[in-house]
Amino acid sequence: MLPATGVRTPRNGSARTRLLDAAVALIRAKGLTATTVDDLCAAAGVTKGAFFHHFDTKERLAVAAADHWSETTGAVFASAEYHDIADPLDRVLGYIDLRADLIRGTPAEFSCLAGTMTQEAFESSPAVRDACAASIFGHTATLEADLAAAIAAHPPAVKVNTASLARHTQAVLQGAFILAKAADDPALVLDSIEHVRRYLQLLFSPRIQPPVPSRKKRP
Amino acid sequence: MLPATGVRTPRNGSARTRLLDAAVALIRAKGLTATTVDDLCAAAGVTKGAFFHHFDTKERLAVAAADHWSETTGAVFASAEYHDIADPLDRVLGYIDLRADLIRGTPAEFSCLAGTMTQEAFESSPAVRDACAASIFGHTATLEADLAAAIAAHPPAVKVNTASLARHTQAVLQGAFILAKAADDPALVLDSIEHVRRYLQLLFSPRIQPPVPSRKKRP
DNA sequence: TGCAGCATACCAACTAGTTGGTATGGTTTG
DNA sequence: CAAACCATACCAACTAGTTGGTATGCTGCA
Repeated sequence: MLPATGVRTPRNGSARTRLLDAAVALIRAKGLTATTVDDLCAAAGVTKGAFFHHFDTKERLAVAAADHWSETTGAVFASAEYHDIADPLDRVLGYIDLRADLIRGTPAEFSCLAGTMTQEAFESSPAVRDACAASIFGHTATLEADLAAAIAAHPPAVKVNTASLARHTQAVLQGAFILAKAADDPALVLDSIEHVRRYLQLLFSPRIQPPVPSRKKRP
Repeated sequence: MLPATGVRTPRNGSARTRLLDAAVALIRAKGLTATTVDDLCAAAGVTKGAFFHHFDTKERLAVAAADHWSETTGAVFASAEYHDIADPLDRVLGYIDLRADLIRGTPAEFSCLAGTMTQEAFESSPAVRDACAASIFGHTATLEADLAAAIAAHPPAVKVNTASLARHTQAVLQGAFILAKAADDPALVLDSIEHVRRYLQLLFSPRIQPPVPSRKKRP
């Protein structure tokens, strides 16, 4: 926990924050187990003493990194423009298009920390797994309101569960990240995003709408 | 390849095969880096001497495990009954239903070795990543013939790429595995399988779409 | 006799975590 | 007010245990 008073570190950018940022970058690239405490300290420019001052164990850092990830990514989506779109289905599609826009650089740069850590932690570390689950399902929850409104505004022919549909969009992204990593080709993510976008369109209406103009096909 | 003659089997199968089976089980549960050579030897009931007799390095074992995984899972799908279905779209849906049938037990038991290893290997070990890619995309290739035939037999309203669609089905599965691991709930995989099944139906059978209440506009 | 198929014993490097200590700035007390 | 006290933030060096990998020897065949 950070101190409640205005007391901050003498250095610019606290060691804690730098360690968390380093953790996000390294774990996304190498995985949790392969990322050593020494790696993290070197990347953050701190010593092991500082590391264990802020985090009792490496596992605690991983949990904190997942929470850090939830906060930083949550802020990105919370302030995104797609929320301003009038039609709820268009808002959902706007979210999908935003996800496509965010696919830039290498897989280590656009993939999901929580998804990556889940694979390694789900049997070995319940605390890390729960933090990853909170990150993933906390994000799906932010989609449910728009999806429910879309269902109300454009009733699908088949009954669909809002939460299940929200989770499916995340499953598609997580899986697409894996395929992109395997093929070393970010374009595979865009392919799957296009498929899930089409699914939503087919589900909610028989007409096929083109993507919003601002979206670029290839980076 | 296994030796053709003179195989002495102290227990079930040779040391090499037992190591590969142990690798599949342990890596799916804990990940590649967290699975130590000692872990593998203990699970397979062999010593380190046997391990390094069969595999020069741990990385070589990982590659061999990915190949082993491709062979064993490939055999399951190659001999599956859905190939006998007459209509190509029904064959594809039969494959989807088979994937749902295979979701039994814990995530470590039904998830994909290649998908799990890809996350850890894509930046640290090109050899392992390539073996994982061969496993994943080798499997998608087995779907393409049926998908192409389905496209021919039931032309979709929109143009879809066969390979891209095949990859998307795998992305959905890989991502659903992650969500199932995070929530510790195999049912989430079935949810996403249902969504991708519905996507295929909507994509290939736009005509059987029930009438939509208002603003019906067909392209 | 040779050799594949193992086992035992071992090691150098690395791992997470510990120890004792320093610098700094706020709070309490004489 | 200032000296004593104390909590936070950080550092360098260390350690106990683990890691992937090696060196060497045994054993049952062909």
